[in-house]
Amino acid sequence: MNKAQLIEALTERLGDKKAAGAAVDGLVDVIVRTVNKGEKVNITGFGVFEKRARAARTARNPRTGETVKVKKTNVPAFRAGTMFKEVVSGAKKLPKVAATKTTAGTARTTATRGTAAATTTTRTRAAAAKPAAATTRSTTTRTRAAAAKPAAVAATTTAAKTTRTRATAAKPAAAAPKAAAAPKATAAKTTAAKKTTTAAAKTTAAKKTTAAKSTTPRATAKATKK
Amino acid sequence: MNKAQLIEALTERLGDKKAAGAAVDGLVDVIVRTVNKGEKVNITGFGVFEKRARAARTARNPRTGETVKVKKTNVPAFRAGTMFKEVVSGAKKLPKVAATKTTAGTARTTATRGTAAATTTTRTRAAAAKPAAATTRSTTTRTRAAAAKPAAVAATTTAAKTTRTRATAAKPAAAAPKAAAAPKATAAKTTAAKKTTTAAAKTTAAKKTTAAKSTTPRATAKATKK
DNA sequence: GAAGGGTGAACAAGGCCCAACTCATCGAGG
DNA sequence: CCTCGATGAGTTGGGCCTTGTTCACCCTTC
Repeated sequence: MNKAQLIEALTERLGDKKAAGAAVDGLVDVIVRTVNKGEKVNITGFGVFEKRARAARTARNPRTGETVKVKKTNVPAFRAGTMFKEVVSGAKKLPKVAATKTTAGTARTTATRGTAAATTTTRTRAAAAKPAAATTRSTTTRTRAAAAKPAAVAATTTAAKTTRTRATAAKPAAAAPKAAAAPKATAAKTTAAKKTTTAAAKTTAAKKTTAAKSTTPRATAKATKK
Repeated sequence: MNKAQLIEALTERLGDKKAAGAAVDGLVDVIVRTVNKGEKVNITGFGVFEKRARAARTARNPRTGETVKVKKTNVPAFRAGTMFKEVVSGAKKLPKVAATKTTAGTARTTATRGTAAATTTTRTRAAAAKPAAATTRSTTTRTRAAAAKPAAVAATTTAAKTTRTRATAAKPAAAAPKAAAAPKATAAKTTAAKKTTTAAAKTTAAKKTTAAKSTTPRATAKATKK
């Protein structure tokens, strides 16, 4: 489907061809501009456009075989949302027309993940506002963990500059994470630092309820493997 | 940026808020439907939405560590277009407003790759219409090559069913590709079968012009490596 | 209508995505 | 305004996908 065909298809919904063209161009322009600013564009049910930082690396010219240096750059990325993924995978069928108000069909969306949750009763809502200072995790590109350590080990996290460095890098260096995992394990690992200690109390309550139906009962089992 | 904010931003371009909302919803719906049908949505300068087949594999539950079987599924994917990538990488700045007619700015698009090409003079345009029969390459998901062989070896391409099987599977089986590469090499590899022999003449002309400024002067050098 | 730019394809190798699952927060729709 | 539902984060390991480069063709734009 070309852009022309897309506009044509959109014309059937809006009724105006010129408006459809302007809409497509305008929407693309807005998204490009917003992503370029580094801000994410979150369209519920569709997906998220974001700018992703890519670290410098050494690729190779497939024609000659010689290695070439690629300096760090930014690339646009898109992650599909839940509904989009469900539709494409065939798990969910999209409503018939959805022309004007998307009537019906939107109700039963809990087919996949939610199922029998119902844990909303005890939402204590403690530690509400985002700690701001605690979220040292650079917002660039999903640099996993390796940042919210118990402050003492924070100095050793030099590996954070490589873009999405997993916790594995810092794990062997410092013994702190494993020690913290001992008392409660599961969700208490590195996240305890961010959750402001209250995590322990909540996790216990949550685990009690979820244990009845959860499909992954033993979380701490393989944790001792190291 | 939320969907509401996106609609608001789009409203500034279209002038009508209700139309903006309908445009976003409609566009999303059209894209989702089209991708779901297996057809690609190609928006020039922005990117391509497509359905990508994912083969069955054995993943593992990150929490417990136990392996789980994942059966084949389809996922939506998006590849950013040239302009989008250039803008985000910082190579190109987007025009000031682009509100109504995208006046000015669109002219100088040759900043990145084209530079001093001007090779359009000798476009011989031989072997015009797509061979149709030759493009047996299943349209599912980038099943690279492994299909347009010289017909004789075509029977051996049973590996094509595994989704994106590279030509490497068929290469050791038949000696044909390497033999064809002898006279000119470079672009003559496996593509020679599709290009209908005229490729040799064209490549020489093109190489002469590009050699002056091309960053990869010696193309045939490592080709003899095998 | 004409011309030029963008996209697809091929190849290699390393990087990043993905899976199941839970909880908390925010967006969205009624 | 409120409640329901989606998104994000966090985890480990396997493997698909991305990146760079050149050429040809189609589509887009003037």
